[in-house]
Amino acid sequence: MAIPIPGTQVRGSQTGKPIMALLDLLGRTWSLGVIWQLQQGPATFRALQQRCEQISPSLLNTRLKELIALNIVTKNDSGYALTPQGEHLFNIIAPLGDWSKDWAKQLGA
Amino acid sequence: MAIPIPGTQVRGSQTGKPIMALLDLLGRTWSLGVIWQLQQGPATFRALQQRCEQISPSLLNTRLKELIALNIVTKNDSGYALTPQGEHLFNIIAPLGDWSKDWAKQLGA
DNA sequence: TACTCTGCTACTAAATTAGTAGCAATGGTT
DNA sequence: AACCATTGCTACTAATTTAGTAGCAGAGTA
Repeated sequence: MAIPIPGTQVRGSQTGKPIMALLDLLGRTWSLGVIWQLQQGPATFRALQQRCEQISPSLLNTRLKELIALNIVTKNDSGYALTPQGEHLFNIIAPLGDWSKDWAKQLGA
Repeated sequence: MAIPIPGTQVRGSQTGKPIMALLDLLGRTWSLGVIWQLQQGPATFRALQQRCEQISPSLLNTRLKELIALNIVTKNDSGYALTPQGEHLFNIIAPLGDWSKDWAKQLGA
């Protein structure tokens, strides 16, 4: 699947509205999961694979390439890590952690 | 695909940690998009289809059922709408709108 | 009755993801 | 140097998910 670059055609928007490009990206399996796990700190490829139970290496690699191309993740000596932009993105979604706990309670789980 | 109910096995967590169930849900195509579009106000099935360019009715129906089962969306006389929980969820992700604009700028798009 | 609109189901084709095997490269050990 | 372990990833197939399209049942109107 093409990388959802803002300004190009993405799911939900012919013109590539930034929010639609972002939702397209985040709506792909494991995109959010990778960001979530990387927030715990940089990780090597295999370490990241373990943090994300069940992700296949080919898909992990695909997602990492997308996230790197879009400047959300970067690769350095200690492995993969969030960029400052990526960290900012994480900060926005961080409250989902608490929200999900309330949600689980309300669902009686 | 099974509905990612917190407490049951979901992608990324055998035990169904709430956050993993949520990320599984939101990581499905059009989940975030439907929530985003519904925030503009309640909509009938066909109206929602139009807000979400390109979504197929079968998938829209599948997503709606999931979101309803998980108490994020509700169905009433005026069609589909976010529940209070769903609105709270939207409030958390609302800043993604601005974030995506900065992001697009930095990417030079 | 006929016409329109809505909500949705059904079906097939295309695309994505899972699952697994394994290879090239790096670094330590002996 | 030969051997072994680890890492980063590619390749391939099978399973699952999504797109795309057709169309039907029911409600409202005229």
